[in-house]
Amino acid sequence: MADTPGVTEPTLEEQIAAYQREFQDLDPQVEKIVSALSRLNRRMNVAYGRQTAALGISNADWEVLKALVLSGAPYRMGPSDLAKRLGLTPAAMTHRIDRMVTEGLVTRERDEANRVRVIVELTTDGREKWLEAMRLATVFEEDLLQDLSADERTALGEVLTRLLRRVEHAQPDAGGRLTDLE
Amino acid sequence: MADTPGVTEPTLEEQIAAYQREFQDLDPQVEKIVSALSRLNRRMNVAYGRQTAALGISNADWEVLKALVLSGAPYRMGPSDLAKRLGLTPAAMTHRIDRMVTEGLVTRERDEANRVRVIVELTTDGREKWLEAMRLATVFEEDLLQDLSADERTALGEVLTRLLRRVEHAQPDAGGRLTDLE
DNA sequence: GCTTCGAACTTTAGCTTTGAAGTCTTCAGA
DNA sequence: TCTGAAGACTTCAAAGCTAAAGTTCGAAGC
Repeated sequence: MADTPGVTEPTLEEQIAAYQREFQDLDPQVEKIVSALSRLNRRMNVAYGRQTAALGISNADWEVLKALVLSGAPYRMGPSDLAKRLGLTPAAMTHRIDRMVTEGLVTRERDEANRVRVIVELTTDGREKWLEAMRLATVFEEDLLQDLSADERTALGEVLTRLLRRVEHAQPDAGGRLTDLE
Repeated sequence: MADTPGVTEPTLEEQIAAYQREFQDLDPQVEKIVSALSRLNRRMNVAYGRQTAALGISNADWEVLKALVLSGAPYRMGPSDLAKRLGLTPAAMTHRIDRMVTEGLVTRERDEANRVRVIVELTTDGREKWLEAMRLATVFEEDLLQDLSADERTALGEVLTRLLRRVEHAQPDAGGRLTDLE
């Protein structure tokens, strides 16, 4: 339904024209970058969602698998660490883990060394699902970037990380303006 | 909580190193672009959310206001058109409109010409909230891009729209590979 | 004119997430 | 040892979403 064929989304150009009509003080160059970033990200997430769904797991499951795998062997984390890593509340993490345990993607057990803690561990099946998802994702990503030369890819990566650093190392003040922290 | 100070998110470089450790067939250059895109978008959404919250409206409200304003005067749309435009189900739209009517951002009335239809119309207050949000957003966006020269901005906009066109005009096949439609 | 179909919206049930309250475990101090 | 406090997780209630069923209105066919 989010991708029903008949949906009439304006093109990027039409949207920017509408912005300029309704809001005079707009830099179309800036708006083009921001809108394209946002749309691109949305489309990519739809694509990832389709791929993980084909593997029988949800996008939510995929996020958890990713965090566990990237934590490195033996692929164990506590629920609160996972929650912080994914930007969820501990309560949501509890429910997600419930689901994933019944799906056989992870196991949950008490830490006998400190019985307040819980250990969530990736199962072999969970790890294989992640690898499978990664294979699909890399094919998609390579296709997405296929029209870009090696130089263009380098430049794009450099510019994006520069922007990222600017957002990560700065905090907007009350007016929304970014101010450097260091 | 999603932006608690003590959260230990790995840097982009650390994350890519972890990917390579766990998944050999990975092009770090591609991963860098994709990960940076995703992170950048997430950070920007957090920033927009903070700004709209400061105006007393939710991010969901903002999306609806945006769709109505961009539709042009007299700023009217039907619930199903709004739902399609935002990628929601009609049911979700019904509830959102309920909320926004009580907040005074829009009005809802039956179309007397065709009583099956409903007309959602932006109020003056709703339009002003959107303008205020746009002012904050443009300040943030200009600050975000301040380190980029005019040439760099042009190049970035061009590359992003090229990628966007590739995702929008192509559909992944069963294996996730993008194939051109025309 | 009556009936049936379809379109547009609303309602209902179920799921996921959040915020707040509750439970259990550990640790430090009396 | 006992008590209090803090930490880690779970439970509960409420909000927002989806899918599916229900309602209402309009239009086409008999």
